[in-house]
Amino acid sequence: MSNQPVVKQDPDAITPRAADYSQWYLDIVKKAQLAEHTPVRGCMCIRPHGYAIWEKMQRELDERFKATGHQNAYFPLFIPLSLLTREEKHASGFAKECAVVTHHRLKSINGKVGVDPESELEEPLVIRPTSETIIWAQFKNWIQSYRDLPILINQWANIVRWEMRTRVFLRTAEFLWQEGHTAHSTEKEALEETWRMLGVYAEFAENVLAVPVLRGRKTPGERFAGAVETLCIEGMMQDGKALQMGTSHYLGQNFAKAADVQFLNKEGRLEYVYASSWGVSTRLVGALIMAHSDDNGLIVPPKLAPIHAAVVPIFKTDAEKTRVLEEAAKVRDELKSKGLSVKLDDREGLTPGAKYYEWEAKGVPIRVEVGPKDLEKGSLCLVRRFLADADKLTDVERRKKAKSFLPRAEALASVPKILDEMQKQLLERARAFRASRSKVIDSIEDYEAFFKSEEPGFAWVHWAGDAGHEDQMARRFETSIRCIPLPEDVPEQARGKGKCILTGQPSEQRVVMARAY
RNA sequence: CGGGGUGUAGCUCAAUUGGUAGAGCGCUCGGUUCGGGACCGAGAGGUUCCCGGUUCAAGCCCGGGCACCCCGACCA
Repeated sequence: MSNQPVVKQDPDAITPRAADYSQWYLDIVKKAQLAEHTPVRGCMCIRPHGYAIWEKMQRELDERFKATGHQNAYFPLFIPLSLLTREEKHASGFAKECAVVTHHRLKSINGKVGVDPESELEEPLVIRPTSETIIWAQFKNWIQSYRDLPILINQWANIVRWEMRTRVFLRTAEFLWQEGHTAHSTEKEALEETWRMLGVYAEFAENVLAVPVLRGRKTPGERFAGAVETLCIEGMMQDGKALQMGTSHYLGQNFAKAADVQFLNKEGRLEYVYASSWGVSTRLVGALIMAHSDDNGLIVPPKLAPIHAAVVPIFKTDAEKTRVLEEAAKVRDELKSKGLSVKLDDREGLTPGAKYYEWEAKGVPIRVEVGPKDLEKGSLCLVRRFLADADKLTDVERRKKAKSFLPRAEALASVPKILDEMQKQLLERARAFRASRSKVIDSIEDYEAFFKSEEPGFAWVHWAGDAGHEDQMARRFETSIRCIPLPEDVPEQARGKGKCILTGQPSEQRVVMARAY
């Protein structure tokens, strides 16, 4: 965009500087052809490459949901206003960000087509900002006895939240997500479900996205509107900011009461149903971009890569072209037979170099170069998109090191191994980065210094404050409590009791504070 | 909603005091190229965001509207 700040591109920069991070992020989105702006306010168009990554995430998540007994279903986009407002806290929580449909017809007036004022709906329809209310209205029909429970439903859908400020993938007005909604006969079971799904998200984030996350609970002020307890996974991006990557809510009986959903328990008494809901969204694509990309573009963990390997043919003469393309097609087919997704880039009119840049920007994990020299020697050139020690290398060094000429058979056999390795290395690098940007802090002075420094991150601090104190911290430092982490996720040096960093009151455990998206 | 900024070719931007709307990139065609973003030549591409006003004459000045961007407020 013409009015965005111009960022000086340092050709030797490997990791982005915090100040330029926002621009860097947008550059990647553009270069990798993931998404673009639309004429619709705050909405994005997800381009095929970006969508393919989302589809991969969907597949991985769906497998996990099925394995934990969930079924997919679909509910309406429109929620009658009266239905949304039945749960008061829920309604007031979402009140400021609802898109509302009030008319159902257009009309030509003086040659211009506009809204027909006579078509006003009796009751406005809210475009779902989330589906608890409409789903529980439906659950009422499904539930009479404890034998009908549990109900474990997931929905893949789009939702709309009219945020005042939007950001591609991270906070768009309309976004795609998955929302799980479950109904249980006991509090214990609903709570177990809430924690189980948080675990599913955490496992997915680490093993598939290669982004390590902290599991924990939100403070009351950060809770989902209408929830009794909100659990979350928080990841760290390359600028040290936190990103909430998924939430799982224990809803108690709030929505069952609002929708009047009761069941007859084993003792023959009527009881309100206990509920959970949980979701992750296309924000995870944003997480992927911010966690792994470098200045050359996106890096996609192999498990999410729509294309595992791009085969680039190189030739001068027509004779070479024929032979090289023939070999390149064989290479493609042989890699495909290993269950990999492979793209043979036989586009005309582009030099190989131009193709290298493009596949690198799109984050394709492996590039296979096939040229006359390879035909002669019976070799192939493999190039890795990601090297474990890339952060320490210059661009030129990285390029050289990423390339390896191998005997043909060996090269083909090594591709799956390289993919596995890369998946692990990405997670390891992200873990190491998070560790290097996490600090145990015990004084406000140190806290301030940490967040004023060039390398801020997660501050592990003792906390005994209330919502007002959280507010103070937010105003003074632009930080918030990201979560109260699970004991298992607390590093050794951050364990034990202490005194609240702000109030000095006794504190049972440390929380994680950070700047956040 | 408050403060600031910007709307000109697909993209990034020029256009002197108000005086014939331009460049680079991209795109199309032809040729030479091809192991890290090729080169030469030719070509296509415009309601200067919209509406109104001032003027002999408006991309430029004035009024109104709309959109987008940045900062803040807001954000399970």
